[in-house]
Amino acid sequence: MSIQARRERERADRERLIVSVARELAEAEGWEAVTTRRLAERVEYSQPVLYSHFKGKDAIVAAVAVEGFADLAAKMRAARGSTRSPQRALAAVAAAYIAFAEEHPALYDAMFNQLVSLPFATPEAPAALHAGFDELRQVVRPIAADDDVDLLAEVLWSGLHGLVSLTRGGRLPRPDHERRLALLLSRLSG
Amino acid sequence: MSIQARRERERADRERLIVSVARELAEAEGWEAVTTRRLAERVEYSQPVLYSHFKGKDAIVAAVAVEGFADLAAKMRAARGSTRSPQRALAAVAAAYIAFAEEHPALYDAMFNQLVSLPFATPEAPAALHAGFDELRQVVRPIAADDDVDLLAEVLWSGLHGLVSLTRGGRLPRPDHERRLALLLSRLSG
DNA sequence: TCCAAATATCTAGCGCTGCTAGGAACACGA
DNA sequence: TCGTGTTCCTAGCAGCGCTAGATATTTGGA
Repeated sequence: MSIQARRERERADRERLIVSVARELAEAEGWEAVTTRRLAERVEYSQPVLYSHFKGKDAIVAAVAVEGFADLAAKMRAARGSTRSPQRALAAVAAAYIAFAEEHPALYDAMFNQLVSLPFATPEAPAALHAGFDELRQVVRPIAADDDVDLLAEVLWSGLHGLVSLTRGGRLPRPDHERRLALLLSRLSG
Repeated sequence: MSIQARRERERADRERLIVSVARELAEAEGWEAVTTRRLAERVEYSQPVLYSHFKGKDAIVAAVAVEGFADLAAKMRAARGSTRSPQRALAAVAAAYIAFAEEHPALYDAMFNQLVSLPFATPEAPAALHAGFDELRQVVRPIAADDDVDLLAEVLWSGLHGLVSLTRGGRLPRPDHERRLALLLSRLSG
């Protein structure tokens, strides 16, 4: 009984190891450097072991992405709690979102670009995802007026993601990043 | 003299053929189906010929993307000219942008996801790119009030791109797409 | 204690990718 | 008609995600 428990524990440990090594490798050298061979080498197991834990490489990326959503949600939560002014809270959460994307580009990539197959706007979506969206919902509630809170949260999310995505792809010049963010927020606030 | 001209003409034709075949293949089966082998087979030349025209596969994708920017700019121009009301023009251009992304997902992908290396917010950027951004600039001018027109155009672009990007990745549920767009525009209009 | 069954893991390889070196085939000017 | 220079193709490299089949390793029963 206990012996099987140990093995399951070790298996779970190894699974976590795979995910964290994948994340480290991606954050250090980008996702194009994360190959199943390199990953296997770093966790000191052979390639097929990866496939006994995950259906494929995408599933590993997805696991890293879920970690990312949890981190992002935590960052936004802290930002929202840093002030009692609704306006400041909005600005703080938005800034936290942008900062997260800038500090963890590979993670952000996994969350929004690499991945297509994560369940999102459904009940089966990972908790971290709901938590993150909840932060946006809370922070826009004071400025929603007659508009639907969920909808406004989604629009804010779109605006933030658009800014991040276009800026990072070189579509928008970096320098005015903060002015753009301020303009977006002031307009969305009504 | 004329004989060399003919050869250059044929070479240019072949280059256009490569780009249009790449585009067709991508639009029909997605970019993951666009491999150098398949592409070479469809243009009825061997693989290395591609590399005598383009530095690599990315350069071919970039050429397709530039076509995409030209098409998008044309669509937005037509939309803007369809009405004299600034409000309606804004709505029409935004709708045209969204429609383009929905009707040409592979093209949009090349323009915003596949590609990293196209020069953008610089004078060397392809004309089609400047033209597209110009449409956005024109259409937000009436609603800019005291804010910088360029900045507001960039924010609108971010919002639209965010909506498209999140919706297509399954991050936002499809059904409310139009309500989200309407909310974004009404808030940005001030 | 020893052996068979089950489990865990590895070696080797498949078909694919983007890309390129080197040689064959061609059209050209003299 | 004959070198010459260009154009183009055949063949191959190293790497990718993924998997079948063989090999260790551990387990439980006689």
